[in-house]
Amino acid sequence: MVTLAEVAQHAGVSASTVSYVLSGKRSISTTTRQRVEESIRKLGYHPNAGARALASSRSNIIALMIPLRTDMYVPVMMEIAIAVAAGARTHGYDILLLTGEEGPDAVRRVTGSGLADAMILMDVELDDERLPLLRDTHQPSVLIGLPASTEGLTCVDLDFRATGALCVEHLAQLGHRDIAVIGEAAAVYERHTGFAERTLDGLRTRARELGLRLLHRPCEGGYDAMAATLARVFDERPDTTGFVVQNESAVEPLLALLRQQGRAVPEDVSVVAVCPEQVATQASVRLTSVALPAQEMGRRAVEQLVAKLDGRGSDEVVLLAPELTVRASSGPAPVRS
Amino acid sequence: MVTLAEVAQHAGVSASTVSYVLSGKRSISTTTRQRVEESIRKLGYHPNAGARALASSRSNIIALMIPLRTDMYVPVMMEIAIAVAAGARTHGYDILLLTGEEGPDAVRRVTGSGLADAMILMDVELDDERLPLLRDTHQPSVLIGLPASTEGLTCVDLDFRATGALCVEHLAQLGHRDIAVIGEAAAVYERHTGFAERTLDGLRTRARELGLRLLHRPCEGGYDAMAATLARVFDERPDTTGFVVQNESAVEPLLALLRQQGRAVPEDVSVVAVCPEQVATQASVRLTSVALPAQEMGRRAVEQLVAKLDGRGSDEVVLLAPELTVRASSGPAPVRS
DNA sequence: ATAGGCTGTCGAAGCGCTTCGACGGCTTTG
DNA sequence: CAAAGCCGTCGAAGCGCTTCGACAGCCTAT
Repeated sequence: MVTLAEVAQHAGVSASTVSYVLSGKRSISTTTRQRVEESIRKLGYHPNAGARALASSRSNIIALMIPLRTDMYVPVMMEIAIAVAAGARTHGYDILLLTGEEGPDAVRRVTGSGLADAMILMDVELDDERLPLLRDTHQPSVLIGLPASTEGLTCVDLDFRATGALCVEHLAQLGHRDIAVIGEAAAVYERHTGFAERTLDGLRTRARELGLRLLHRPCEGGYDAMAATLARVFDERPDTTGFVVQNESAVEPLLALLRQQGRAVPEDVSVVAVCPEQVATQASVRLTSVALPAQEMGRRAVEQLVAKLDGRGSDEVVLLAPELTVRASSGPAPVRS
Repeated sequence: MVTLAEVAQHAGVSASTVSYVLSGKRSISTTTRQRVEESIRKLGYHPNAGARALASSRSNIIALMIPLRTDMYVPVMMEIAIAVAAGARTHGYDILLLTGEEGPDAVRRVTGSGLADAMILMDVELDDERLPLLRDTHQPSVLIGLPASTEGLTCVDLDFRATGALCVEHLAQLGHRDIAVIGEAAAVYERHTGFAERTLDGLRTRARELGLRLLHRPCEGGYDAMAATLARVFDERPDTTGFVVQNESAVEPLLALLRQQGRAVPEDVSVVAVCPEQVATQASVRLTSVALPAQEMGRRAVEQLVAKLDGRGSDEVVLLAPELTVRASSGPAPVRS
């Protein structure tokens, strides 16, 4: 293992000079710098991460806590995680992957040990038990998702309330009066995951304002669950012509079932989904949808965090504006017979 | 930040004693141990990761390199990653998340800086450019996936060759003679990803042995691509009655298209998939499938790696035996008219 | 009774880096 | 032309931990 001292010797300078070449914290003459850089390259030197962390009390690592649960759409999580990792690298940080399993203890461990300089938390619940810890320890952190109180916290999320409103508006404009919402699995609501509740709130509020009738049903996803849910929906509201689907694993089953029942999309029934672009474009009917900007969220989270670590930036809630893309699954409401 | 020295003082012992209590590397009297543990708890002490890494030259971190690409089924990757993270924690390791983006440089960086003690590589290509580095640096590592040469490497993977064979056997037993294979996206083959080629090899070899006709077609997934592929298949081989699908995002489109064409599953056509259990059980037809044991693979990879780090264990290729579960999508071949 | 071997504890030496203060040599300024 | 400043470099201290050798006290075997 090559050390700083060896590089210094090879370049004929002192260790501190090499360190300053590396960090740029003091000016170094061009000739010296070049000589040092040359030596670094020749010897294949890589600074030891542990020593660096010890001396500088900064690890250049960001901890990312991902949910362990799989009752939510996993690809989105993955996409965020990858965006976070890639974004972090561009700022010189690495990502430490923590699963939700350890819960609040992970926060304590990471904070206490100086393993990471900061954290990003995904899948935040409205009243998340990790939040008090973050507030108390003043651990720099960013949440992806919105808890009940954002006091003293930095959050990044899609504006799900606006998303809900947008979906309703779109269907209302097309003349739909009875709308069914196929929600996430019941467990997601019980856990008080913010995004699910906020979407629902947006949907309901806007529906009320526009005088639409809205029926919300949680759904586990998969064919059997969707079939049962759909039956209940048409049972309760036979005039339903608009669907808003939030659970990605219910999208395809819904389309198949509607087809099977002889209800054409979008002639008889319109479907609007909240899902990643890929799902919307690869479904059996190209879906009118509000995209989940996973990459954008990951990127923004890192940016906020890095700003914080650099002393810039502040506690702030970043809500990304939803964008609805009209595709083939929504159209004018059928004329009532 | 509480330090070892403070704990030592609080407990009335020397720093080294505290250290030995923590590591268990020397025997400590029960009374002393308890006193120290008490102090640790009272002061809320967490060992500093950097200092520990520096002094011991072990970081207790395992680097996990995940693919950046999204042309493969992401949930499987995620599941493996989570299993790796959880498994690592039970052995006292944390996971550093690296994206494939950096390529071989990431290996150099991590090895050189002592950031991680070992690596796990996912999505290994047959002739992966990271492999020479791993071999040369003697970086303890485990691959998830199988490269062309496993010389001096430890690998964990599903036995895809056996998987292919198993699918063919199942269909053969049911009397199918003409089998179409819906493969991964063409890019996956071009990249020479081992699992895709090995599955295909298993399929072909066994088909030849059993005297079946096999037609292989890559497929991007999604409805349009699948429709095109399916048309070509029936065009070339009108008597096709058995399908093996390896691309998860082609499964549902295939089922929908078959239905649409009036071909009943499993009465007219049988479908066998290679996919996660969840996909198989949630599809519109419960799928006969060979499961991708993501969790098992993640767990085994960590176990192999930890064994290596502990000086036990050796270079070894662990191939998990495939298991075919018969569900509703496969049945006896229709009688030829 | 004594040599030898355990057991439990301590002190000190680093691990490889960052960073602070110091300092020699130059350039600028009144 | 002296005082004042800046630039580039160095030496040394120290970050918090692990680990090695030392050693005091005690137990066992001769």
